[in-house]
Formats: sequence, structure tokens, C-alpha cells
Amino acid sequence: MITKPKGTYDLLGKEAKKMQYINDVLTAICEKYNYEFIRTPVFESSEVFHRSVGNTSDIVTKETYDFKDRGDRDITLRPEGTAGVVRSYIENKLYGRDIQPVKLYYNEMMYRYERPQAGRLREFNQFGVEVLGCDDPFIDAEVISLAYNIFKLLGLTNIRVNINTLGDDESRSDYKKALVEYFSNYTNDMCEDCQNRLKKNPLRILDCKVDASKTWFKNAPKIDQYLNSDSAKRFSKLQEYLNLLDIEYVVNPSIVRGLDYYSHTVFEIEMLSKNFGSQNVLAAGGRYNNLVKMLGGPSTCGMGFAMGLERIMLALDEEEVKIPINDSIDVYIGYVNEEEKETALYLSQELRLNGFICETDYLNRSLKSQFKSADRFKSKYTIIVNSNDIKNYEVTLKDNKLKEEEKVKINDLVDYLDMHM
RNA sequence: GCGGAAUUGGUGAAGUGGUUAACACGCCGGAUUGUGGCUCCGGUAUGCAUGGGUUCGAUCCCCAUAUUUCGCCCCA
Repeated sequence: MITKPKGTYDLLGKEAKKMQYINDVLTAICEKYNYEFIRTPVFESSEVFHRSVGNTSDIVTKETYDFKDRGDRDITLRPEGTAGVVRSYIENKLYGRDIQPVKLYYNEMMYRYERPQAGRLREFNQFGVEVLGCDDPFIDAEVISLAYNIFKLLGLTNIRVNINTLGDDESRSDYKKALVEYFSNYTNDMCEDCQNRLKKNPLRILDCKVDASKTWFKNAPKIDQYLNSDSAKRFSKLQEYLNLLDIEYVVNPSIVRGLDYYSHTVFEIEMLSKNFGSQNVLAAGGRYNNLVKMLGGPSTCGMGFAMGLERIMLALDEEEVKIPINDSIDVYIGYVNEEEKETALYLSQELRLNGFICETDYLNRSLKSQFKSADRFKSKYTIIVNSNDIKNYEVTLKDNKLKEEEKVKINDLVDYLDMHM
């Protein structure tokens, strides 16, 4: 048997309906916030990701799907959404638009060559938002609240918003320097990973779970001592705005994010439930004021987040959130002989085009099985097409709830159903 | 990239080194000569992930591979 590639999944049945529901919610809320849908290619020039995500991140160093196409071009399947959106923003000169800032959202499959586990796949669906051309913490607050409100709207309650600031370039590089200096004194007591992080990306040490309880770890320098006044002011303004929006959040200095392009505001929304797998970050994002320039555009600031839809599905299951799924139909049409079948075919089209969800039998099964089918479809009405009735231009219509049936003229069917549903 | 667990039909699964692989659900048909949801009866695996090996003989023992799953790393 041919099976799906590792780390992929087939979306079908109830899960598919759930996913569609999530998508409906996302689309609806983005409309209200007036974010514009954007779709970019599944694959990009490798350069797009290598120049943006950064070479200290595993995503680019060992998790991308890279290949050469037949024209010998270096191609990479997108591992995340921001870089492609920014590339498109630059290429289409959206910085020159009459309406600013540019507020975009995407909802696409992403690809990372990783070892799959709970909440982590090789092909996965990320929804995300990017706002380009606004440096005000006003937009930071809006973006964070948008992510937060999506979860609230979906019915998730057991979540927490963590925020932090990485400061501007000056603050961040001062802080990095201080961290390296400080942590260098404790290398012998450090876990192996942290020793690597010290060389590659010292900020990430703050996110370590192994060393977190050690005294030297707790006494490490904090970012707020290194923020210059502008960065500090911006961060407190953001908190003010979040308070105003009534968003519950926690300032968490260990949120540093893995991608190189972040600066100032960073945030994560995590699932708190203990039973949830270790992949508990449902959404994450932050400000990236250097990215547009890094990718060759005019210096433009940006703010955004991404969320993993499969993880949200897991979270909804974990919290046992009831999702409104319509799994019933309006009408089931039963028949037996060929003449009746033709009428059934005609009627099914007629009803569907008039807005009714309609099913019938395709397998020439016994009338008894057709009634069973109608029941399984949870149909509100069952039509029994009968040769004798056809002569009088009518059919038998059964109300499956009241279990009553009556003859209805074929021409009156639509009106009748409109009135009764 | 590293480590642990799993892999029997449409589904949940039991089971044994040796003729026809239990049971249940589901599905199809019949009892009910054109009417469901209950009941009863009957039917329903090209054979136990794939490839090797051990053996007179393997679904059951060994090895490898694949996939699933859980964790580390990383990240949504």
C-alpha cells in the first residue's frame, strides 16, 4: 500500500469540518479587523528564507525542504509565512500604496523537515498576520489582541499570553554582550545545549528548561537593565494598551523567539493544560523592524504573528470545546424503479439549486436501506418518489421528526419546504 | 539529528510456532410481497506493515526498513 509521507496527514470527516469552522472564524475576524488576504507561493528562492529567518535558527540550518529545480535554481518550500509575505510586499511595492499601514493575513501550508510528534508535523497549516509600515505599539497591541481574541472566539479558555521585549538593535546587542559575559562563568555547570546556545544564540539560553532552576541562571542579567529609554517607553506603552483592551498577559523575560528577525515586542500564547503535549505554543510573533530592509526593501517596520491550526485543533479537543458542525441534511429522496429514479435525479437538482441540502441513493439499494440512509444523514424530510404519485405530479413527503407523511405537488415542493423549515 | 513504545479486517480488538485467524461494532441482504431507527437470521480478511533470516513449518522468534506515537532538540 502506498502511504502518506511521514509527518503529513489527510484531513477528512469530522476533523475536516472542524478545520473549516476554524477557517471560517479566522476569515470572519480578519474581515472585521480589515486585514487583507494574501497568498504567496509554496516555494520561494532559498535566499528568501536564508536571509530572513537567520542562520542560527534550526528552521533554516537543518529543517527546510531544499531542492534545485530543472533550471538549476535553488528552491525552498516555505517553512514559515513572514519571509514570503515580506518578499511579496517589496516586490509589489506595497510600501507605495495609498493606504498605510498594510495589514495582511495568510493561511497556508508550511513545510519543515522535522521529527513528527504531538502538535508537530512536516506539513502543517499556519495562519498568520503581518502589519507593515507602522512602528507604533498601538499596532503591537492590536496584533496581540487579534491573536488573543481568535482563541477566545473559538472558545479556548486555558491559555496565557506571554509578552517580552528584545529592545532595539542597540539595547539587544548590549544585552547579548552582557549575557555572554555572564554565562561564560558558568559553562561547566551548563547543559550541553546551553553551551552551544552560548556560541550561537545566547538569548535562547533564557528559554532553557534544564538549567532554569539553577541559581546562576536566575541571577542572569535581565533585559530591562539594558533597554534604552525609547525601548523601555515603548514596552510600557504596549502594556498600557493591552490593559486598556482587557487582555490578560504575563511579562515573561524568557520569551526570546527563535527567528533572527525579531526586535522589540515578542509574544507567545501558550496552552496551559498539563495534559497537553510539549508543543504547547499555539501562536507566537513579534516585531521585525529590520526584515524588510534585510530582504532588499526600503527600511520598513513590521509586526505579526503565526498560529498553528493543527495545534489549535488539539487544544480544542483538550478543552472539549463544542464546535457547531452541521452534519444533517434537509431532504433525502428515496425511489425504486427507473422512472422514479429519473424523477429523483430531477428533484435533487431542483432542491439543491433552491438552497436545500439534498441527498439520494446512488447504489440502487432497497427502499429499506434508503430509509436507513435517510436516518444516518439525519435528514429532516424524506421524499418517496412513487410511480403512482408521479402520474398526479406529486410525491410523498415525510416529516422525519413528526413521522407524518403527506402528498405534495412537485411544483409546490420548494414553497412547502421553505415554509416548513 | 538523538532516545522510548507500537504496527492483526471498514473500525475496536482477542489469539497461537502447525488443518477453515475469536468476539464486538459497522456495512450489505433477508424476515417485513415499496417505508427506516428495535429484534432475529445470513453474508462480510487476495491472511496478521514491508523485506530478509531462524525453522520441517511463522501472524506469533530474530534483524532491517517504513509508518504511527511519545519525549529531547527546535518551533506554530
